[in-house]
Amino acid sequence: MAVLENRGYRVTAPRKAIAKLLEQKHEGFTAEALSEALPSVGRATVFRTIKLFVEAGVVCRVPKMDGAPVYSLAHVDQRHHHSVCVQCGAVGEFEAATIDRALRAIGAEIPGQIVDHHIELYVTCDYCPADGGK
Amino acid sequence: MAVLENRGYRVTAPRKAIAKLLEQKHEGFTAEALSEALPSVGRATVFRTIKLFVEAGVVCRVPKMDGAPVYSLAHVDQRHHHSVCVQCGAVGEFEAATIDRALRAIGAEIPGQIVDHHIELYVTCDYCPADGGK
DNA sequence: TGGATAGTGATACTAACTATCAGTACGTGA
DNA sequence: TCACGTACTGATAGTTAGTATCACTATCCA
Repeated sequence: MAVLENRGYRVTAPRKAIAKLLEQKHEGFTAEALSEALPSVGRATVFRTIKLFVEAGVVCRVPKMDGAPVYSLAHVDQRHHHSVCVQCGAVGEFEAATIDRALRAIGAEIPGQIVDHHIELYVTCDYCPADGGK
Repeated sequence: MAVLENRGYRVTAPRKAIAKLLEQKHEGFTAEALSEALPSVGRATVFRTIKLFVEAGVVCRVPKMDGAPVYSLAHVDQRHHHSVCVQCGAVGEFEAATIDRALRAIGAEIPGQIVDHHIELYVTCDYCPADGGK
């Protein structure tokens, strides 16, 4: 919430409601799910607010294996990557100096200048059976 | 084309037309662009055929920085990653043993089992001015 | 060549957004 | 504490990327 104030955005009822829900929900969620959970908030406002939070860096957009997006609260401030459970959809965060080093090394090998990168790991998390419950 | 035959798929006129266009177009393309370039082929068929090629491993789906998908012919057979020029959209491929090693190391650190991963580098390629043409 | 069936195009539908716009509410300045 | 500009909102319609359905057609094998 403070993030909004710092950036000169207004702190409004819909934004507070969405932020509150995000704090409770420590897992990946879709915009649609949020919208359903908050029938009093317009769909457009949900999308606008998520976008605002993503820009502010408090929420991350994480593509699932099929490309469908889920959103996840950012618990660490720094640059980090995501792991997504292919079964339950739970989103985890991790920082990895080794990957960052590897990327810098690759930057020297490929043509052009790296300006950004996306890394997602697809996992079967500890709470899901590794075989998909078969 | 041989890939289709090997998998028991039929070699049809629309598939040949799409494959031919892909071979000419060595850069990232959207499904929509392909569909426009081939007005004689139905939109649904374009999407179906791209999906088929992706499953066969001859075409890769690469998300741009904003998540919008572009497709790219796979020129190397092995597991590889992609770089996408944020200006012209050109898609490059690279293999990187260092990243794979880093990922294996991370697999031991994070909870769960890694089943797959996606890595995209966003670059300004050698043919684009680094400052965005300003 | 004939026939089973894979593949096709048209169309309608879905998911995930974005744009528009009139109306509301927030916060500042007086 | 009121007025007023503008940020924000909800409803609605539109867009983009893709999937589902279904009657029709083209492939390929016998």
